[in-house]
Amino acid sequence: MEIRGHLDLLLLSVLDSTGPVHGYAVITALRDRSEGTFDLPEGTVYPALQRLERAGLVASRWDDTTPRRRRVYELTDDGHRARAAKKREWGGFVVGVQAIIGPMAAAGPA
Amino acid sequence: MEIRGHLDLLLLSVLDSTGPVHGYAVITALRDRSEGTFDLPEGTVYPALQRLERAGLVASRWDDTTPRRRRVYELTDDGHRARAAKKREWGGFVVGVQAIIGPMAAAGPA
DNA sequence: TTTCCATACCCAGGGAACCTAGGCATAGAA
DNA sequence: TTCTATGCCTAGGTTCCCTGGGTATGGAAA
Repeated sequence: MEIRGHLDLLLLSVLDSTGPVHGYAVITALRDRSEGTFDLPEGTVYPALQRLERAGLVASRWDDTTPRRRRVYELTDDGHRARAAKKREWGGFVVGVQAIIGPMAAAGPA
Repeated sequence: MEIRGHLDLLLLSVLDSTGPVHGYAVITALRDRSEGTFDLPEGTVYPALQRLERAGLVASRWDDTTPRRRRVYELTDDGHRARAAKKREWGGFVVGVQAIIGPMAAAGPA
């Protein structure tokens, strides 16, 4: 499933709802919550998290308390604000697309 | 407003609902129907229409009956099928995103 | 004990998409 | 006559996301 342009919102949303979490868990959360719709390769998610960190929306640190060494990410204050802003933007985007493509077909009767 | 990955669906939808139409009119239709949300530069739309034509989803011809020479686009049979498929895909995409980001805030009371 | 899978991190490079920033030309209004 | 809206186009850059690797450990299975 294509993500183009909305990956940041998804990542920020996961980090917002889970709190501090490592990258691999973000991938599984995305897959589980979307029931398989968003099964993203690591080569997508790790660089994206780094990009968000460079942008100051996310902060990371190593967690050495677990058996396996992990890098743990969490939202910064800017990240929280960016998530909220991108969510509103998403709402407008959906409205715009629906206006162009027309309503989705209703689910058929049982 | 970002379009990433969903431009084809928008273009195919406009062509589907208008029938044969020239590129500039596609741009204005997109802007008007979305109430300004999708105000796309020509440098986005013209190359995209060409790409759709190369993909066989759209056919074009010159229309010399109007005072100004125009290139008119319309959907092929494959284009109609692609539009329907992409619309279904869009539905799944929205469901997936909503599952991750949570419900949108309700509009406030009047 | 060895083998395999899931976990967990990373990077280089490629391809595609979209936009910027132009160029060219005509019709009609001011 | 000059300006704006219409109408077409392209080259090139940027950014994004993915492919296809590499490295390593923990735990289960054989």
